[in-house]
Amino acid sequence: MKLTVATYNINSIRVRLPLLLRWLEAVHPDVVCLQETKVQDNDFPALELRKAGYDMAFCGQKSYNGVAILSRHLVRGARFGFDSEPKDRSRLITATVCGIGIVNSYVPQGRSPDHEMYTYKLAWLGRLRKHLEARFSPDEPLIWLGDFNIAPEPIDVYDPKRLSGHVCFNPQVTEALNEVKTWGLVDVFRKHVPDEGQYSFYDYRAKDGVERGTGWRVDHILATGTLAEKSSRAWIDVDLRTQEKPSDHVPVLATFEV
DNA sequence: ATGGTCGGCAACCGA
Repeated sequence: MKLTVATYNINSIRVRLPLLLRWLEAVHPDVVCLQETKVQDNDFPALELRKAGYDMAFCGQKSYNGVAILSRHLVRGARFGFDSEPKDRSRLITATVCGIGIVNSYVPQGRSPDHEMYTYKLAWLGRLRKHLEARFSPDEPLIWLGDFNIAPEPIDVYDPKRLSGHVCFNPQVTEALNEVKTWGLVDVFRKHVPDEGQYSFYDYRAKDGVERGTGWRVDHILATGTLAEKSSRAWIDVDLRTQEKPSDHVPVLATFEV
């Protein structure tokens, strides 16, 4: 069976529900992990998404953050956040779909290198590794995906010299990501697409960002080794940038033959 | 180095 999995920072599911529904209809992804839904659970558009054929798990809060897993197959055993405090329930969902572990995360951005949120970001990644260690084995099929707020390599940003030291692009944050990856995860997108200039995010504040190519690859799909071996394709759906009212992010997708 | 644009939500905060 072919399974298409996507991660998409939707930046308000309220504003972009019509766009999301059109995209689901057109692309038919099996599993979609959303970040920055920016709605409390009472306001999550569960009925509309169920009508579109998706089971789901979601956890939001007022104004900020908010994550969701949509799936054409049942979402089983969804858990929100870490076990330890602060749980960050609206940044992390752990569930199972078709016997595959799904970990959807909206990693803290970090604000600035001297801000406490940056320390929090680095610690958050350490906690995520513990989270994986406690629940899964690298021998099992697992996908970790989401908005990581990390561009791991120079080819993942438009100007590595200028951006070096940014909270989303520096050796420390790359190392923190590698500490999670060495548990047993492979970057499924990079496995299939070695090219530079493959970006999932353009800052709204950068004028004509898409035309000027001022992008970042901060949204990721990683998988444990045996599952990564079964991945057949990965891509960034740049078409969503040309739609009306696009998010500052676009979806990253991968297909698995499971 | 700074500022730029969005979304949420009603003044600025976060990205």
